[in-house]
Amino acid sequence: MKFKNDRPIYIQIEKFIRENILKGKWGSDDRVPSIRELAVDMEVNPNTVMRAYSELQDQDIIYNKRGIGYFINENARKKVMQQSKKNFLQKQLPQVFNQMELLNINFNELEEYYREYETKGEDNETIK
Amino acid sequence: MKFKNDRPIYIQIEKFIRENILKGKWGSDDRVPSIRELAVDMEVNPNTVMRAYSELQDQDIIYNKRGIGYFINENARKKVMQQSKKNFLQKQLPQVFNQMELLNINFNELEEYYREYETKGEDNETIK
Amino acid sequence: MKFKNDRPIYIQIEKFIRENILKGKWGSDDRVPSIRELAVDMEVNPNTVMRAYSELQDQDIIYNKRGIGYFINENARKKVMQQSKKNFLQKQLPQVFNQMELLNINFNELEEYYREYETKGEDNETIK
Amino acid sequence: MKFKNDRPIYIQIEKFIRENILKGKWGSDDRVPSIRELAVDMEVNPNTVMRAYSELQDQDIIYNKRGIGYFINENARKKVMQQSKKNFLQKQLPQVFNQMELLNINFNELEEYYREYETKGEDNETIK
DNA sequence: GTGGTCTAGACCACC
DNA sequence: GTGGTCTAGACCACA
Repeated sequence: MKFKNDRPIYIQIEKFIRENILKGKWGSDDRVPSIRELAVDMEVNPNTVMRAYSELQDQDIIYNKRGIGYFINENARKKVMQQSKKNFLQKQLPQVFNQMELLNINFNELEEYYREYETKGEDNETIK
Repeated sequence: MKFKNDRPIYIQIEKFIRENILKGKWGSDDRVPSIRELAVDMEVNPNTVMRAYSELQDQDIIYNKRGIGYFINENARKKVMQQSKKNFLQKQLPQVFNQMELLNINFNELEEYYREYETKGEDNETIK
Repeated sequence: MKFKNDRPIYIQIEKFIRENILKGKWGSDDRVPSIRELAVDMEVNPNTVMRAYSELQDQDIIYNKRGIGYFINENARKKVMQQSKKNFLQKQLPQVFNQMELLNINFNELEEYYREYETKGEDNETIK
Repeated sequence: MKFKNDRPIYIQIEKFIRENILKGKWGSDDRVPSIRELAVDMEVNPNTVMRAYSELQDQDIIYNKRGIGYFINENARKKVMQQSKKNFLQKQLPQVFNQMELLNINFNELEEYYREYETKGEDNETIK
């Protein structure tokens, strides 16, 4: 896995897990990859994966069965959805709209960009 | 001034300067606050303001007259505008659109949020 | 059975056995549940129950008849009583008294809490 | 500093900080020792201190000023007091009373133990 | 000077 | 096999 340099790796791993939950790849009580496994897979140190998992556990997204592994919590999807949506509406969007004001971009232009993005993305969607 | 903890303070100061240029508060050859002044104002270490100014100077946004102060460069607004727009289109927007996919938010909803933001913001605009 | 996550499961199983001996539920030469039985009952791995039993056997609290099962040792109750009392007086109590100091709780308050606990517990006792 | 073997060192460091707050050694906005400093002092790895501080920060007991250090949060004492008291009343005490039942220890005996502890501790108190 | 992230690797407890 | 803790040490960003 390729990581970006602007944010800590463990945050990006967290995000990776969250996105897989959102996408429905892992459901309630499904087991997530073991720390070592994921560490090898992503070519990072187990400690780094561990840190990501710990944070997710603190937020009740995943839970641990001693000696067995980590599992998706019952309400994980709902919770992640709420968190993400809240962040999107209260942080991300206002910033974007504010930036639009500063850059004199109106909503019609935004729509153009959206349509452009939409068509570019189509290939991927059908593959999935 | 209150800074967020997730990004370096000097970056947030840079952003503050950039936004004031975009808003037209400071035009060509206008003097920006002195390092000391701004440091006191924002309750940060002068070194931190210094760093922000240095970066802006490196990008030809502001220039320095020794012993006098820092001033807005001639093409500053144009330059900031370009940089911001590029960042907006290539970084910010794609992330937002991507997040919309994950959260199952379509463009109509986005428009609703925009209208909401628009009306809420009106008060501020008249004050300015 | 629900286990707490802060201590090993096998320790909690040990404690469960010890408490039943103290309560008089199991007397000398009584048979304790088989490893399999208890494992199913508590939804844990048989190895884990095994470990608890081994420890108890090492301490001469229970003994094993091969192919038949585990049984309470003759002096088990006396022994458990001694161990528990020692632990209570030398570990648990000093910690509590120390904590009382930090929290500015005096002995009178402690008595109140005790009376409260006493009355609350009455219901259970009659049921048993 | 001497650590016990039954609990993780970082937990014991956390407890150390908490107790110093309770004792009034550090008040609001006081600076706590730097990570490196405390690490040397306690003869542990900086990472271990770091972990303790991170947890305390997550619980809003301490906060961080970038590049400067960690400081006691405004309501830290109140918060720590509440947490400790809650833990004492809801976890520690019930266990003790329960154990007293099992061991056939009545409240009068408890008082004896308390008086004993009280007199033993007097020396230390006058020294402090 | 401060904290933050990460690696490599060890050792342990638990299941 | 699993996770959890800890060390030693490096490197970086920040004030």
